[in-house]
Amino acid sequence: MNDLDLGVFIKDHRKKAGLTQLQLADLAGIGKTTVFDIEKNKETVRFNNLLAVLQVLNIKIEFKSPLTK
Amino acid sequence: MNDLDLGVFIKDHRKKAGLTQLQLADLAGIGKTTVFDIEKNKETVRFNNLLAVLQVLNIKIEFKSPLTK
DNA sequence: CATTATATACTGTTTTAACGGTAAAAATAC
DNA sequence: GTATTTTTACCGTTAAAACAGTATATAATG
Repeated sequence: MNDLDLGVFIKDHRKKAGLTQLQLADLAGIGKTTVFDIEKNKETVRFNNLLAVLQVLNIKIEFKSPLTK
Repeated sequence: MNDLDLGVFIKDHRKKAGLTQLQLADLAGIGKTTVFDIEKNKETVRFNNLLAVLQVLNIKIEFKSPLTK
């Protein structure tokens, strides 16, 4: 993927939004454990749950290939 | 997310790589059903499985927020 | 056309992520 | 310092993704 630490990235944005893990979980409609897992870079989480968290935090996801670049 | 149709995007890249769904599945180390699901935009797939497919197809994933922009 | 390859669809089983509950550790507030 | 909040960690249960197998539909090839 990237060299970006997605878990830390998300945690930072959650903090800046003034949210606790539980609040973020509720807003995203998922469990607190899943938020915790995501911030710990557990990659076996479901994609839709990750997307829900990103949406709450206003983080966009982009896909780039050498072709489209 | 985006207006990008990720399933079609992945399918296109698979075709350009000259791979069948089964070949892509084997290369990514996942089942053919999951590749099929991903190309059908089933968002409940596991993030790691999606990443495995993207890696085989040389597609990078990026996360952007209004802050980091 | 027929034949082959590929994609799509469905099914039953197995694996495991998701979840809430709880508890302990760490951070923050008083 | 203590009290409170938040985070981290573990656990048992439940729901569902992953998977291989199979079957059918579609596409490509001779």
